[in-house]
Amino acid sequence: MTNTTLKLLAQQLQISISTVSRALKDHPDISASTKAKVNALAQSMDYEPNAYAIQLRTQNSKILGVIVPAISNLFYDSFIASIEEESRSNGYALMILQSSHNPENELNNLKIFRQNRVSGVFACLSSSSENIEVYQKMNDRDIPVVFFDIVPKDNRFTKVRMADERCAIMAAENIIKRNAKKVLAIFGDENLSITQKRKAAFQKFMQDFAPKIHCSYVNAASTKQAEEFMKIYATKALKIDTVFCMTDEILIGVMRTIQELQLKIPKDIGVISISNGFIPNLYYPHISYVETSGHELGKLAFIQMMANMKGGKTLTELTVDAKFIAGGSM
Amino acid sequence: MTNTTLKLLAQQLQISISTVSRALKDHPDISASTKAKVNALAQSMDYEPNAYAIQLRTQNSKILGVIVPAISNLFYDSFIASIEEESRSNGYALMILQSSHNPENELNNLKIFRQNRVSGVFACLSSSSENIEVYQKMNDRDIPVVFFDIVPKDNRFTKVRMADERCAIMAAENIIKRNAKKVLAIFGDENLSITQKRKAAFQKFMQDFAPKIHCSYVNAASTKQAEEFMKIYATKALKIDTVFCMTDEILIGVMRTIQELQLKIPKDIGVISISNGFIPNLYYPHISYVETSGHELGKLAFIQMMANMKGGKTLTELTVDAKFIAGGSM
DNA sequence: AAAATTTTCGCAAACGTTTGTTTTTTGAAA
DNA sequence: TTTCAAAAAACAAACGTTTGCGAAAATTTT
Repeated sequence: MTNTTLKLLAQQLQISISTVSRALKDHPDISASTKAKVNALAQSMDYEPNAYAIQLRTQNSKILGVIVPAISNLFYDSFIASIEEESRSNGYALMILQSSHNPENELNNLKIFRQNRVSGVFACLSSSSENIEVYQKMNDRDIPVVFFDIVPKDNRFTKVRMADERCAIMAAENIIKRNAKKVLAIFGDENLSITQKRKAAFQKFMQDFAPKIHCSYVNAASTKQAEEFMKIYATKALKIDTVFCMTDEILIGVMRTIQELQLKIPKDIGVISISNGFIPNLYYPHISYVETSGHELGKLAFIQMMANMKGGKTLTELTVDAKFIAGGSM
Repeated sequence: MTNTTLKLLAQQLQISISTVSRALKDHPDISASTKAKVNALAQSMDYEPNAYAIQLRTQNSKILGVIVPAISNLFYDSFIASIEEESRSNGYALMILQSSHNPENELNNLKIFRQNRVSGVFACLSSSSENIEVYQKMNDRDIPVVFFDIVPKDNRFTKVRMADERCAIMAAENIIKRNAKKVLAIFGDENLSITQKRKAAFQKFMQDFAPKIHCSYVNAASTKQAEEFMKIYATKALKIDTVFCMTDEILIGVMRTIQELQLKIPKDIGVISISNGFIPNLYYPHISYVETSGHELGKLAFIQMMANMKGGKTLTELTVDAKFIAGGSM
């Protein structure tokens, strides 16, 4: 079946295409009676404007691109869900592509975005990617780029992220408050700036405010590794009494070990993590965590995007603040 | 900055637009030397074909639409990730919209898809939606619709889903194998066909093959409800020895209660669920589950979509088979 | 060297809109 | 009735491609 077009409507009504077009958008030049006729026919013929023709004519696509490392991720999916809502209520649709932490995919995705003339892109850097120039090129083409979560150091871009340092410090504060003696702090992939920031802030805070607490720092690249680190530090002579988990991935590994060793939370061991809350609430007692909300971040990112698209450049790095959520694990 | 177009390239090289166009797609009519020149210039001027112009001309959009109830969902996100991969490697991009279980949103999403002339749509019905006709309308416009997971009863459509009955039966089998005496089976939203199918199959199987096992059946609409049901049935006179969870949502609630009551798995209580595996593996011992893979389903859905787009209609209901994954909980 | 091919390229229309400009119609004022 | 302004509608160009068809240029055949 062929789609209804303005031309078709015009022919049926024996009027010109431009009149139909204007009638449909309630243009003052058109009389009420023709408007009524046009609308009625459009309705009955299921007229749907062709977005491609519109974009071609207006150079404005109403589509936003999103690049995430992975869609199936507890943090990113809530981020995506959030900007999807915002976008829809503002008349935009989303094109979502995953980089799978692969710079090559990232480039390909960007190309798809350019070809589809997206009006803007939200991007989360894949761990290794340092091909920032290609993003600059998008900016040059007046396609605003808003980085989120994992952002480049370069400050030519608009960035939104969690207040990573604050998150880490909040966790540290609560560890001190618990009166911990021996702490294991497990961080993520060493190459990520997010890891570096959190770790540096955490370490500094502990040294400054509780130098007597014995802290062990490790980096776990996977759940499995976290599980093993935990096994080592929870037994033997080391016997830690509190563990800090930088991500959900790590928390999951830690909790496996805790359950396996049948340690009691919070008596035998205190647990605190940085998370959006889903994983910590899976356990009993609920794990205390510093909240990083993909939802909040998404909202912020969208606001920044709109600002970028409307006015001139707003080259700022915004952060959404953290919040400590007490479970029963500390 | 203005985008590079065929016209621009043509002007620079003092040749016609059509020649440039053909050169770029390696058309045999064009000499090797001009091809070289054109490609070189296109390269240096960062030429990116305008997808909108192409679609307008060719009536073929290379975009697929996806409607899910929610993106942040352990099952759907893996489904999405899966078709995203498939799509990308086949030159398609994805437009993802969430219905949030709201029929109104669903309709709006469909409209966006029509306006963007997507080449096909993957749809998962939101619980209440019975406005199937609008999907039929898409089919009429030669936009194939592939339903997944929650599918309509109507068999004018292509559908892919988990083998729900098999899943339930497999779970039942393992419950019998465990020598359970008192079982609590918690199912999800009563209105969903998926719930009905699983429940019916489960009940029938238990009655047919183990009529002596005492089974209690309940429907929990949320994690919280599952948690409470579990609390009731695990204590009191009832004292069940095995619990079956139809979804991750339910499993989470059940596990909270189990941890709270400090029941030992599998000694005090056996647990089995239907899941994609993420949640069951969070616990120690790992929970045994019947696997429903969003990933697999995504692949299957994509294949069906391609078949639909290429050839004529393939009005079949395909299912991906289930697999029992033994954890330590039975 | 003319004729017949074959290669290579350009012309022009079309896809479905939007929008500035022009034309026609309408109705009121002169 | 004529004149004029306002209102309503039509015209036409443009957005960036693709593609059938015809034209020119290069090459081969007589």
